[in-house]
Amino acid sequence: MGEPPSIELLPKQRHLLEQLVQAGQELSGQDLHARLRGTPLAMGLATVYRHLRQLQQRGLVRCRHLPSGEALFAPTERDEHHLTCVDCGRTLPLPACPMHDAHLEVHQLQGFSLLFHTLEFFGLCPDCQERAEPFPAQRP
Amino acid sequence: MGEPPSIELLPKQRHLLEQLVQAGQELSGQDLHARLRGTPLAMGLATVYRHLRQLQQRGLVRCRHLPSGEALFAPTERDEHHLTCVDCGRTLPLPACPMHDAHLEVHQLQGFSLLFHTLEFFGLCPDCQERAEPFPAQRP
DNA sequence: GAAGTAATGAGAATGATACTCACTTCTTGC
DNA sequence: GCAAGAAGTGAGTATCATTCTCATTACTTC
Repeated sequence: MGEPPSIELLPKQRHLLEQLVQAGQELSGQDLHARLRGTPLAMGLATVYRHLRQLQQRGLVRCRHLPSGEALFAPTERDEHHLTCVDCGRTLPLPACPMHDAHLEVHQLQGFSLLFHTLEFFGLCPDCQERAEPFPAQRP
Repeated sequence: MGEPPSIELLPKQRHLLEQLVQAGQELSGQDLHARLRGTPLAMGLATVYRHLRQLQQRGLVRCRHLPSGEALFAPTERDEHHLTCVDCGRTLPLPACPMHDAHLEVHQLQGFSLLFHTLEFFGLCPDCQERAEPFPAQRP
């Protein structure tokens, strides 16, 4: 006992996870790679992605995709979700997870063991609403 | 009155939306493009993506990304979400949306006008759990 | 310390999506 | 009708994040 909860993690995996925790914000694979350059625990891009996938498979990291296609990673311990503008792509963290107590019922799980969830809301940010309103059907 | 709710849609946009509704399942951009080939309303890949983006910006279509990176589109009128295996990628529709009555509060919206949400659960499917258990830390 | 196994990274391959731009089709005023 | 401008379209190309390949290095274990 006394062991950290991160059982069986390779040093580089642990380091990636720590980076994500310390960053306090979501990071892309490229971000992480860049952030580590020059440090003693720098690693190749292939390794970054390899380990991010593995961390995800262990339920330690969650990832979401921006409309731009970029994937952002965050530790699952941070139960944070987002509100994203479908027009300009601006994204805001939600102050609380509305799913915090809405759990899946057993019959819905169909044998799956749950690791994490992603919940994203999409809409128009105030700026884009304003830009859109004068021309209701104009902007493509 | 009596108008269909799809105001201001181009014929091809309307057709894409109808395809998604009729398909009864999520389709990728490539799927839609392939499905339309040879029909009178066939369209280029660029047009498919252009219109999918526009439909999304109007809140008529939602998209989610599989771990493989593939983007799948569905009409927002179908409030269906999924359970996905982080290992094999198998994905199952949830019989009901657990968010159905959990709404965002006004102060959380920060001026955004909501269009739709995506909610995805990730875990291990029964098969992958079974494969994983005999070797707790073996499988990368 | 030799043999096998796991981890790693550089660079190439992949593949989905976005962009470009010339062409076509639709509108609208005359 | 019809000319001029605007909007829509698609083939091909560009982009770019991610994954793959494979030769190299580090670690285990006996």
